[in-house]
Amino acid sequence: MPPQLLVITGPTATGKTRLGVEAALSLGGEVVSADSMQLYRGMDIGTASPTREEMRGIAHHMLDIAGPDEAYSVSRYVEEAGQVVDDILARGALPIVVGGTGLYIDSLLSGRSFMPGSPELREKYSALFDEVGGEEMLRLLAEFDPEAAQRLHANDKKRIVRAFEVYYATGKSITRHNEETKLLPPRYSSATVALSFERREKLYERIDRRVDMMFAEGLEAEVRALLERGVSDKATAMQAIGYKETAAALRGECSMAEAIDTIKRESRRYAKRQLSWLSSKKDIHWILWADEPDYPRALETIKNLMQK
RNA sequence: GCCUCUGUAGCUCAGUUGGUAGAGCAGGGGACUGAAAAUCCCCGUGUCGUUGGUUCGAUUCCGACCGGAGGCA
Repeated sequence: MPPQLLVITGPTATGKTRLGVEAALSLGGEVVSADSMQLYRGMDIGTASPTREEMRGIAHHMLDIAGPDEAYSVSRYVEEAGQVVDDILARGALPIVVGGTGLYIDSLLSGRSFMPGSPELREKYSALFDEVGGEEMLRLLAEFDPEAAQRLHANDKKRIVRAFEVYYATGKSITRHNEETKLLPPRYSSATVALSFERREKLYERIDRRVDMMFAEGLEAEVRALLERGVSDKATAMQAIGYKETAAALRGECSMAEAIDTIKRESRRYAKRQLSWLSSKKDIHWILWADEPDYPRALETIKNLMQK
């Protein structure tokens, strides 16, 4: 049985978008984006969203589906993208998941369920964290979830607060929930290719060039438009690399040249984190470019993978 | 040409009253389960410019040479 879907992932600026379209054209597929920032409307240049020309007539899903002020999340992604994938399969086409947000991809494929959250509780325990500090929070956490208290670092506020939120919202510890959800069978069978470069410097050069290109294409105006529409700089969308730094420069906190350097550096670090995430995953077929992407070659390996 | 300052980690610089050295940034590694382009953790050996000399021992002191900066002519 060939896998139900194809996944194309890898760090930023490695040619995922283009390869996704090539694969869709040759295998009869539709693209399902797995990118936590491209899904916001009004953020195209800085997220390197595919343009109409780049799509070449291939259907693309999960792009421009949320307002920049909305707080999107993995759980919503799994729900909505899962629906999209099921529709594509029902049409007899191949869903091609393309993107660099590892958590979204893993969660979609595994059909993971997420514990409901509560903004009020999150607010409450976040305030408590600020008041008593991380060490004390871990001590309190140990009373109802000793494993999580053991696992988490005192500075990891986000995860500590979430552990409290889940427990007080549902009565079940997040550790227990995670254990249970791990036992669920995968929702889809898949073949995964990950793109990168043989040499790290090559990747970094590409990233630097791409950032310069984004500014040449009008990233500054794009960010200004978002701010003029009143998008809060606390919005999730405004935490995207390229946007938060440009917004800071527009506010006069630094020069635009400094912002550009920071964006390049943050993009490099982001790519490194993506690599780190992927390197721990099993069953990934790596395609490493020596210099420039070689799409025909990559297509061949994809076709082979899809036949098994 | 002469004088002064300077040459230490990829970069900017500390430092060793002579016992082969340490910060920031860059960089590297890892984690990750309703914010994930987010969040968090860990990591500093480098011919101390080259070459002679003094010394038990020199990156540290002295000389010469080679870079760099400034000054006088």
